[in-house]
Amino acid sequence: MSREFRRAMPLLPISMVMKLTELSARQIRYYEEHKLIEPAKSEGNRRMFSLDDVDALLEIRDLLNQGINIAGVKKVFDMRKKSVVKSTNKVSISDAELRAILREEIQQAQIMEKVSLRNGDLPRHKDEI
DNA sequence: TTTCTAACA
DNA sequence: TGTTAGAA
Repeated sequence: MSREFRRAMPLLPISMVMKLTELSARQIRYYEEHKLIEPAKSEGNRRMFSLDDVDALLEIRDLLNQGINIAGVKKVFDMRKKSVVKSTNKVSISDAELRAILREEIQQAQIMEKVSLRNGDLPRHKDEI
């Protein structure tokens, strides 16, 4: 049985995922509603999460903590997909695609910039830097 | 007991 | 997002 197969195998109940990710059940279900994850369902309509789901949730949590919204997280995830495709098809990816990816990266960078300017958790005085 | 959905704060 | 009611 392959390694990725095991990582994709639905094994954990939501209570475990809550502890592992420190996210509330409400949040976990909410992210599912927004298609950020798609846990399997088992007996009694109960959600069963795979290690891949946990990884995704951890990343979602971190991105959210950085001030990025659900839409932003989606873009990051979709972007990653394109990157995978890009590295898979060694030879090419159209200029249009490349520019689309670049544009999204820039957009994300702008979001990050707004966040760092807004958050007070960054050095406020030059001499503190 | 644990989790689910839906809805309200 | 948190919380809660009512059902599985």
